[in-house]
Amino acid sequence: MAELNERKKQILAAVVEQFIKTGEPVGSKELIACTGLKVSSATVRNDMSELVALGYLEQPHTSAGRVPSQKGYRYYVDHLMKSREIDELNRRLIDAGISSAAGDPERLITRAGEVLADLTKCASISKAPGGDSMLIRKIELVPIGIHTAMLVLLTSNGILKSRLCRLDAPLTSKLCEEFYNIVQAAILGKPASEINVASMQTVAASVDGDSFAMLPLMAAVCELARSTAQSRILLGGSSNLLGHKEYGASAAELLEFLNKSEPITEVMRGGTRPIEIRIGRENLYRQLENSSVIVAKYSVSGDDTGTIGVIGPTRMDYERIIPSVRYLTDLVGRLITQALEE
Amino acid sequence: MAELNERKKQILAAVVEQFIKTGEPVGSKELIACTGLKVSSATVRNDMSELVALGYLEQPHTSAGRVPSQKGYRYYVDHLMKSREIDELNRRLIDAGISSAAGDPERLITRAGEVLADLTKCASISKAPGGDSMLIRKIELVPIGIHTAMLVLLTSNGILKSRLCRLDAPLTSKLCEEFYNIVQAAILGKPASEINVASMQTVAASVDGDSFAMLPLMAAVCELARSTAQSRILLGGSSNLLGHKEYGASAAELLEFLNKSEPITEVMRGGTRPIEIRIGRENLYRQLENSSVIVAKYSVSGDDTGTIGVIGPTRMDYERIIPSVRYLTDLVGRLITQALEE
DNA sequence: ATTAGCACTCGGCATCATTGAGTGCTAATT
DNA sequence: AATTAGCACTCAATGATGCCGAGTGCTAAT
Repeated sequence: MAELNERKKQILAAVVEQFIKTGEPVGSKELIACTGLKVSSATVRNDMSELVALGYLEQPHTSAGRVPSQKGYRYYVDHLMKSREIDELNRRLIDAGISSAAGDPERLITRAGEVLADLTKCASISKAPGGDSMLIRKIELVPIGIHTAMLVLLTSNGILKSRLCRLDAPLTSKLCEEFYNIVQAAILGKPASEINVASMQTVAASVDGDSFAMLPLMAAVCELARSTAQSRILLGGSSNLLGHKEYGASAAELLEFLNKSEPITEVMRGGTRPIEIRIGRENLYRQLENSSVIVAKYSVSGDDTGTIGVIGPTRMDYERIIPSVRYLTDLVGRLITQALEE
Repeated sequence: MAELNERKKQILAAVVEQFIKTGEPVGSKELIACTGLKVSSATVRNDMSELVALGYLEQPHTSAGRVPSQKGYRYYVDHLMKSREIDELNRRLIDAGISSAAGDPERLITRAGEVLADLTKCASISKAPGGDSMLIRKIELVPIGIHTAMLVLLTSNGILKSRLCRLDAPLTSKLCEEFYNIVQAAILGKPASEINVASMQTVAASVDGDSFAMLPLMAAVCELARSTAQSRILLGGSSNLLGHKEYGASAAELLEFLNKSEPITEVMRGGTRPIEIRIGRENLYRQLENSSVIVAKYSVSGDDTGTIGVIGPTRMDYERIIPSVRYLTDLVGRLITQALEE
């Protein structure tokens, strides 16, 4: 890639920043005004012209200013952006926003998503730590009534799920005991993703007792495990996207897309990098062609990892958002690890 | 109110139904075509003219067809709408949609909202049963590690909340015992809304023991109780609203409004009627002036009540939606009652 | 009370001219 | 060779104009 000279870099950076700020194509005079460059507008025009030829800028039409292309954003993010550190204000807002939820991993993640959405005016996506390495750590069965019991499941990364379960037969202490036997044998310590009705059936059959009465409990456990394993992705602040004028009518389509869980799962599955930035068509989905995704992984004691990130218009404030995402994921990882350590 | 003659009623009903179907103002000829009325268009025009004068219809401009006014919708819903019963198809969709969640109140309510949103293409709002009469039925403390415990809280109407709690001091069995004493004395059987740090402090002080080590547990219980008491309102399918053309740019404002919890709480606080229908400006909020709200209460064993409903454009398919909401709330009420009974 | 007939209204749409921000090019300057 | 001043040119945005036609309101006849 032909290297850009210093002034061209300066101009490219200024166009990106100005466009992010105003949303209007930026012209040569405006650019001089906002940078204080000591050259004439004609010089700037020549340089911009070359930047267009090189693919870093685009012009919507001949008599308009320039707009960054996706390649331009990419170059800006990779080479021109100044701040790599979060600033004081954003750091405080994040700290204050999630402090109330520090003790409980699940609430922490929810809250992190809300805070990030508020901060960035974008949609946020957040996923609890987990994946295949997430083990079932504890299962509790608490009798409520004769025919009702409450089931609580805890995983190795602090996710807690509970539900009521209604039994056909009375909940005797014998039944409880049998249940714990099965749980002990077939579930504890196993990955949540491996729990299914079939595998439990075999264990249930090997334990003598009323396996018929056990059925609703088994089913409920499986369902809890399943819902935990696929650890739903939380979407926050999606209505923020409506405020951005670049999504006109297509906002509806985007929101619909975001509400489907399968593609979003895919979006979050990042590569190996700690923070992933995908600009416009770098995303695999057509619905995201005008959006940028910034997701970062956080890891919890051991190798369970979760993900937190934002989705917003390509014209987003990278300089502010990237450090915020990075800081937030680090913080969440630390706090959850801390909450779980013995 | 001057009574309308038979033909005028027929015309009003036809205008409402046709407008709901097409979204376009309906003219006199079109109306004859779609009703099969045996009169001329001039007659229809005269009648429509009077309906405008009486305030049941409006014309966007002189040379356009007629559109129902809010008064018109109201008259239609109160007197002209045919079906009071849900039809077979919708009933099945609802039954099938929520069957998987029947055992667990919380999941049931979530699912009910999702199903309703899908069915109606509107946003759905749903609230778990509760209110001031919701009592705390059970609290469990499960030790996880030396410094971590899992707290589970169950209310009289089947809502289950849990969270992790990190302790400063080791979790001894003595501490557990003290905790249960306090819970027994100060919490169980009390309304969730009455639990607060102050009231617990006094009890904690009266029980001898290390009240300092107890502090994080107490705080967590209070927070659980609080979050249960205000029983958050679930909003579903809000992106459905973007598909309706009547909300142009104002969709953003509406969505923002729906995501605030305070006003929505107010919206759901219905009167005494079992089903509440508020059309357009019958709603107290300016943001809902072009929307209709249909909410119904369901009651669970005893007098705890929850609410489920939809929010959509005034031009919504009342004839289909109203019976669906009514049926769904009844069903949810029955299922939760059943899940909780001894 | 209903209907046929007809003039009238007014939003929607296409057309056209105007405007002005911003460019691209050329020739002069450093 | 790089920069700059000057100027003609381009094109979206804006607003005026005219036409079209769906639909009305009114009048006179049934």
